[in-house]
Amino acid sequence: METNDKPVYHTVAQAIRDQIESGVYAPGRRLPGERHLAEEFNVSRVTIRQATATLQALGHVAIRRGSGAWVVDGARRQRSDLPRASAFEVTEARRLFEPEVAALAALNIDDKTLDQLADCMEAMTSQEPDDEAAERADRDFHLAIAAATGNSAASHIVGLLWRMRTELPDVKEVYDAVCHEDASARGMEHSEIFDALKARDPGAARLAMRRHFTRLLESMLSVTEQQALQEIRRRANESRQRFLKAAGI
Amino acid sequence: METNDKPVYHTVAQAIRDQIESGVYAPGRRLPGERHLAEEFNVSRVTIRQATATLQALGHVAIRRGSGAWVVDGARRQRSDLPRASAFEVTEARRLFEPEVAALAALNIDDKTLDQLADCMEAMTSQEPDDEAAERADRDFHLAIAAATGNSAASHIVGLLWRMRTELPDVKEVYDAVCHEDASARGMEHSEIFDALKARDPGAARLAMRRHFTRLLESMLSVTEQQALQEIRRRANESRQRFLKAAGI
DNA sequence: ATGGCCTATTGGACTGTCCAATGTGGGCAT
DNA sequence: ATGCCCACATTGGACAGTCCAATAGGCCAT
Repeated sequence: METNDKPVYHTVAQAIRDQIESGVYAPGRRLPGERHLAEEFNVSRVTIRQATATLQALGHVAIRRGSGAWVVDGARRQRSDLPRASAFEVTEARRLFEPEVAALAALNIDDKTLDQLADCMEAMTSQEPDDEAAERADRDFHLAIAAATGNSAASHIVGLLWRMRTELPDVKEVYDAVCHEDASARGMEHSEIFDALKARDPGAARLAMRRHFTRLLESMLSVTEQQALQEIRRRANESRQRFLKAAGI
Repeated sequence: METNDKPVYHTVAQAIRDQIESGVYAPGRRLPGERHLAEEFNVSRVTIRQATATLQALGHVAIRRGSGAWVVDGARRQRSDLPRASAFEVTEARRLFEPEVAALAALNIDDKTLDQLADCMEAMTSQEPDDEAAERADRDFHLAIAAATGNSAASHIVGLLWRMRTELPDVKEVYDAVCHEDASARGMEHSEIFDALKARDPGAARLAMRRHFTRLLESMLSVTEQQALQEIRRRANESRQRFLKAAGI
């Protein structure tokens, strides 16, 4: 029980921020006046002003005097550190990087990390119904391998790629569509990666990880093609061409 | 002349921020109390609080109640999206990723990009005195290759790795120390990479890029060992062990 | 030297008041 | 009916004065 030593204005700011991100105050809409908020939170108006000032500094709202505090359009305010990228691009980038990460990890991994990986695999295979838990386990699996390299730069990038996977709406949509259909294949591939790491075999780890993403790209292109609109389909064909071209390298 | 009637607290915040970045208030040091600042800027204490609150939100200062507002250490305050990483880690991560990027680029590169690469190589070899221009040309060389993949996620990550190289103080220091001594070797390696890309040979591009970073890592470890303090030397030895172990994979 | 207490200093929060920018609605001229 | 303009309610910005709580450094007893 860590009692909140945080200033009240910080707590209020976080509360309002949560309400914004949970959709209580829609983007482009105005949030209640300072006097109203002060009454609602049972704090003084000055405290509300402190809170909204920080929210403005963080880019969540735009304050216009005489008018109010307006929730900044989330679409307009694209995440600063995430690029615009398609699901194909993100997955291809992972296919380039993570096999090499796995190869390096195979040389440095310890038994404790191997146990963590085993736990992740169990969490992903046993409970099929809970998609969210499975996704977290998938993330932990890849991040643990990255951490096993002992290279914080590489680890950071693998984390960044995962964030692209989950935080870019378009990307997440495609991943979710794919992931329902290939749980078993994914489990088997993770198992192969695990075995290679356990054997401390860098080449095998690289290959297993590469196969994992190669298959993911294939089913991703397939799913995309099945259910996409014409424009999406056109782009998928482009991607397929590039992929087939690159498959042999 | 658009005289922005920006709020006073915004003006004050910007003024303090400028003073911090111009060194008036050194990093790690404490800036005057709210009451003192209020008198100095001829504004009320509440306004100062608004200003410092936004500065805190932006990460410039850390406010501790009862203690004061402390200018956050510039080194400690790494850009939010840049991890703490050593020069070795950054270079190793580049050695993992950029060869694969080069291989993919070899399949998609066009003649216009090849011309850009040629320009970069010329800019790096001809003018030895201007380190800054050479560094920019080096950056453009690697970023152009990444862009040639047509993959914005991969391109973004190569850019991120370069930012680690230049914006993390510890990393930049090591790179600068190394770069003076190996301009010729670097030029030759870039030339090999260029030839492989021009030939559209993915395997050769991967190898050439890998050799580039392998040699960089070697001379980096060497330089580090030559001039480092004991603690630095210890870490370099650790790194060397890991590198030699990984050299064969 | 050391440990605990005292106290000056600092940020956090409240109350109450006034000012300036904004936007809206009603009235007036057309 | 239409269009313009102004009065006014609403909103954020800023102020002064007061009190509270956390901090940190110095002082004193041990």
